[in-house]
Amino acid sequence: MENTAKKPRTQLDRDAWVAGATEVLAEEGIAGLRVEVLAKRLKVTKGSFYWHFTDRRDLLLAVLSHWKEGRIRDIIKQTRAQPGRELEQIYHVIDVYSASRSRRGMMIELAVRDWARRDPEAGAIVAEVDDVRLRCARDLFLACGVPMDEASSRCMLLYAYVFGVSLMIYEKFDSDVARLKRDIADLIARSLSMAPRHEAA
Amino acid sequence: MENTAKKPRTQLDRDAWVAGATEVLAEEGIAGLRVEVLAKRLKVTKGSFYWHFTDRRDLLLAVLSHWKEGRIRDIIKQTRAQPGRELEQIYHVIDVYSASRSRRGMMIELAVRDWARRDPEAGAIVAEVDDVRLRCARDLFLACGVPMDEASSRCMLLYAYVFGVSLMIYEKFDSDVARLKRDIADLIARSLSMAPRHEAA
DNA sequence: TATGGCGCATACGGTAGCGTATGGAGAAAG
DNA sequence: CTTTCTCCATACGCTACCGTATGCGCCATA
Repeated sequence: MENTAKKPRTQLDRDAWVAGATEVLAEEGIAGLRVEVLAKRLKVTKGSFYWHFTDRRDLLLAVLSHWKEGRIRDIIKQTRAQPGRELEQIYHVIDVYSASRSRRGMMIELAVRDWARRDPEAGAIVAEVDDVRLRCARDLFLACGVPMDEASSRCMLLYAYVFGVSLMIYEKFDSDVARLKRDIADLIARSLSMAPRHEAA
Repeated sequence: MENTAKKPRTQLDRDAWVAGATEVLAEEGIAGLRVEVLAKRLKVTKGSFYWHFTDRRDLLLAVLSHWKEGRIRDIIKQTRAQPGRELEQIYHVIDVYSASRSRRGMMIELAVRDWARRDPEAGAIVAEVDDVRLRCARDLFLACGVPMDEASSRCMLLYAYVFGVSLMIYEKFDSDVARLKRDIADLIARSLSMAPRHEAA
């Protein structure tokens, strides 16, 4: 009952199912996340699934909840800056949330948001995550000396950009994608209200 | 055989199916676009469908093709500016592609892009559309006197923003969304390389 | 060694959807 | 009026799932 971990049996628990489900979600999207498919992937049958979960929705909500916790932990970690280094941290956030940096994470992110467009419960979770993210990022801008309104618009632009760019297919457009992304990061992060300028990397 | 239109019979043709399919795509996404569901919506049976289309994929590609044509026509129209009014046109593009302005259009856009993430054929279409859009928008910036590299990054930021913001749920974040969006549009459109400043609306 | 429960396998009924085969009404052509 | 072609309805087999019922091996404990 109270054996917290340290029992590496070959058996599956709820978390193992959630982890596998998140994997499938990243690859196939919410529509491809099927109980029997997931069971096959985990080398068991549905019998196991319906032992740990009441139904498919029970799993989906567990995935959603797990995603939310992880995202909130992550954003708090990524936006914690040493005093005086907040601008660097803003660039770090842009870089770390870039699709190329964590393709898997972005696939999950997009799958969840696609899901949230039609499911109110998923929408509520996404709303919470967005709110935390926006506030954390805004605090970074505020710490840089950016006024409140501008900090709000810039952090909004930041997140909209990182999500939006991962939806686009722009290989043909510009040959020097690295320079492009650097310049865009400057457009988002660099404010006239800031004291100095950011050092080119 | 060669009766081109002008026959308003009560019968369905390929275009009617494509139109209905686009409707379902907007509401339910690509996964919810099912032959029998669509047939029921159009008050016919599958028999009709398989007369006009070889299979489901045939319909999907027709939807995709139709979407592409419409999007390219639209972007060319939306980015055509009177000489000297290019900056206004940039603001117009940001506004017109905003989710709140055309919710339906954005739903289709997001559904297509979600589809394109796992289907190479859809990906190729999206790539074409993105390329045209980016070039058209870049031309507007160039006409404003913005240098090439900056024009590239700004138009990229523009589209990433409009798509990305439609994925976010930010009601709780800021009370004055209108101001927020105006400020963001300024961040995207207003360049230091430009001659004058944009008049506040 | 008997026993009970946990974790999973197996088997089943039911629905939704794809694609095919075939029939049939209705207009068009002769 | 008959024939033919167009467009759709009906009926069928098939697969992929969902959720339930039930059996069964394995481990712990008395």
